[in-house]
Amino acid sequence: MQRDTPLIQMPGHLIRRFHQHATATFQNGFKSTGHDITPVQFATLATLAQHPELDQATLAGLIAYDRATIGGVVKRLEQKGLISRNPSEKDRRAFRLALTPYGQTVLGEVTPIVSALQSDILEGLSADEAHTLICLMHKALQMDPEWDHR
Amino acid sequence: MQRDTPLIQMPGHLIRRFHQHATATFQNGFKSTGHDITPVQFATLATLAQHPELDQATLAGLIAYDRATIGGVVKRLEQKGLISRNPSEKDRRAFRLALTPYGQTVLGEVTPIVSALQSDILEGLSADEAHTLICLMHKALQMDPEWDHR
DNA sequence: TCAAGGTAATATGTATACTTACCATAAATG
DNA sequence: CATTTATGGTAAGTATACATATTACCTTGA
Repeated sequence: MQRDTPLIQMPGHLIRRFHQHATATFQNGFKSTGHDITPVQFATLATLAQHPELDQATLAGLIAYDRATIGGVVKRLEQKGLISRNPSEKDRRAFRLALTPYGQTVLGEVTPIVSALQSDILEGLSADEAHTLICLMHKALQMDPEWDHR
Repeated sequence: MQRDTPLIQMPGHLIRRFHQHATATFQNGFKSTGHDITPVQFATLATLAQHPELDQATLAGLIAYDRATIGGVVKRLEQKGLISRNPSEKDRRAFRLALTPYGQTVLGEVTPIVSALQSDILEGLSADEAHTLICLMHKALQMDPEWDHR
């Protein structure tokens, strides 16, 4: 890579721009829906729907966040009444997280919107290209050694 | 996209993971170098090297950040003595940003490291695959309508 | 059983990243 | 020239994202 490589050709910069595009699409897509949900919050709700009674550390591992960040996300979701947070009986350090009925309702309303937005993110690509891109990202991430549960 | 699409198949989630991987690679790569530079800070320094005397808003436009974020980045770079920030004569609202001599030195030391890390980010891919991935990201970002200079 | 090490969550601090609102100044328009 | 409109920068607020340290509790081995 030469001295003058423009930023826009650097994978790191490009990936950041791509991430920025994805989150902007997500936020804009939700603007008019009346819902107030961020990408991480959706990931949390969706994961709790499939794995009820998770503790925060396991949840963090499943969606690849560090525990400190998940702590804040969980706190805000609890404040909004979307999830409940009860002390675990097995382990008194941990909390059992679960969707509230309201949280389930919201997740149900929000899921189709999120699904639709996934295609919007790759709007500029053909179906083939989108598939290729997804596969390549998967491959580049395979067994990411930089990120072992913190 | 079906109701049960796992998160890891959703472009939005995948892109976030990819971005996480890129920034982790960046940070780990710098750990032992004695330098304390973030990706945005590098982008700022590199851009100022090629376009001296920029104001913050134009800089933000060039590297696709909003003005408020750049404000903080610039402040920290100034505190570290890497850039200077002088009132513009043409426009009394604006500041002229420029690398200090120290900033030029640091940029010179840091640039080859950043360049090397760019390949590390895509380590799992062949050269062909890396090229394909970069092109597809470019295409997906083309004329991103979600992001007009804020 | 009890001391040692590991783990769940929190606390603290730093750095993004964006929104909205605001102030000062510049540019455009009548 | 006066007034509207646009723009550069900051401020305040929200939400990630991570490192590091601490506290409380669990587990395991001597």
